[in-house]
Amino acid sequence: MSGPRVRFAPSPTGYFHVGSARTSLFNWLFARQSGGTFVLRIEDTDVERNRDEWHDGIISALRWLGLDFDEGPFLQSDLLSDHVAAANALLAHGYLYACDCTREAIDERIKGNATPGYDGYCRDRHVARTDQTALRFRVPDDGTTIVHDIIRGDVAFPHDSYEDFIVVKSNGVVLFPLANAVDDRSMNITHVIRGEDLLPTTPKQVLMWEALNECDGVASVALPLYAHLPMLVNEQRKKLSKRKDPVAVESYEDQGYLPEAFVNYLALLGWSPRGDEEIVALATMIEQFRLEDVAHSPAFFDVKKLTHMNGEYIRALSLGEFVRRCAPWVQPWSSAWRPSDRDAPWTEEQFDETLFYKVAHLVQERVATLGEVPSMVQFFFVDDVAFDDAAFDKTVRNDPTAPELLRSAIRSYEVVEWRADLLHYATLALGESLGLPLRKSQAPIRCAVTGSSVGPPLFESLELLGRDATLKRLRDALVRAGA
RNA sequence: GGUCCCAUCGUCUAGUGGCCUAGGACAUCACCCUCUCAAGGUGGAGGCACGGGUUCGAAUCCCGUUGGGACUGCCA
Repeated sequence: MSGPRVRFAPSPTGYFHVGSARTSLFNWLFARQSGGTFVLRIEDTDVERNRDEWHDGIISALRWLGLDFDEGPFLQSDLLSDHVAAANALLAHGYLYACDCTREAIDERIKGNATPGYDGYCRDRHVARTDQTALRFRVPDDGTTIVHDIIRGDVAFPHDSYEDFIVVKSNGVVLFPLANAVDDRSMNITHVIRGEDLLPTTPKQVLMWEALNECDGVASVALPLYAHLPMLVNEQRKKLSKRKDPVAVESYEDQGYLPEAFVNYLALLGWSPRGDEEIVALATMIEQFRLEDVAHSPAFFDVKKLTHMNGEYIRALSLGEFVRRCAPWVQPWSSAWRPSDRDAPWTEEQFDETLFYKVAHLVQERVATLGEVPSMVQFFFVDDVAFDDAAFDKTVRNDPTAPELLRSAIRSYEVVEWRADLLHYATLALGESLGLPLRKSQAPIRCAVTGSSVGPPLFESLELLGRDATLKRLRDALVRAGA
């Protein structure tokens, strides 16, 4: 027999959510470590909220994360006839009944009731099924359903806390609780790994699964084991919201987070590798991952830690690989994918690939995301440097020693041999003649040349920029400062 | 309101009755390094929600309290 079968079943109702990424990762990790099968099933039955781009987004996000699926993508909408058949069988066996109550009528009736929710009004009215009636599941009055959860253990839900819920809308659409169970059942899913928010609906699905087994007679399918992952929350400890929280995986790709760093960070949310090292290879995660080790409590998605980890991954890249990975940001015209709404601050003609390769090591250890690279090296490629006005005011315009310093730098740089170490000594010397430590004397020069008071090491940068460009910028800065 | 879940530094976690004077990571602070910014190094501060049990012994087991969260739709 083959191993476990798990599925990731997102609905295409928005950008790919970091919670979905974590869920799919844990499914994938479990499948890979157990030699099982990872199925992708897109639950697109809510036609009003579906968009093709969301569907494509799921596929491309999974590809970016490196989570390959073994079967699918199946579209739940293609499985519609199964759902209808299951609903009809359930209806025929008395598990379902038609209900013609409107929401308003129900609300009116239950007003003042101790327990909100549907009151079972149509249970025994034998309403004929029409296009005005929904189909409700007859929840047993007594007893409990036990959900066997690998992470949390057995959880008991009393039946009387559930109303007779709708499984088929009046327009014939089979709703998530049933459709999802029918598909898991027909796909022989053995382990349902999903978010904890679905734990309360699990008893409904167990009840329907068992009812379906009853309808099928001999073709009984074993219930899956469940594993409800702890919620990902924001700083308010609320479930991550699409509206208020930065949850789109695409935006992290956009900002220049590396997929391997992103996956590594995601794995740490509710799980941890053995030992003290948190940066672990995918192979290690696959080897060590156990569902029973997953934490029970919600985890805050901490972008700061993600960013730090991303920086570590960037620094661990070989120089060549780093340069390659930078391409979408520094050479958007040459890559198939480019960060959305973002162009490089230079043109294709201005960009010098060889020069970028030479400066790359200077920025590699200074960025935490690839998206930070362009602004850090822009002064190498553009003619009109983007100035940080506050920095310019502070280090040049409002510094009384700056004009003299820049003038002597120009005199010195006109003749010095153009090498980083010699530029270093020359600058040190001209600063000392004005009684300034290098820390102070490099500041106006840096700002004049790069436009900023922070950036890669100055003298290596000057060497790569070249004498002519450097001198021009120093002179321009004097003009700009009105000196 | 009802049902269910959860509870270790600010955050993510290690810890499964004695190795805990509670370990690591992010963040934070100080110092070192240093041409800026980073990176790196060293060190510091910071936690078992509370109360009862059980036990020779509890962060760890049980009960309660408090606090947080999820769900409670003709959404998924």
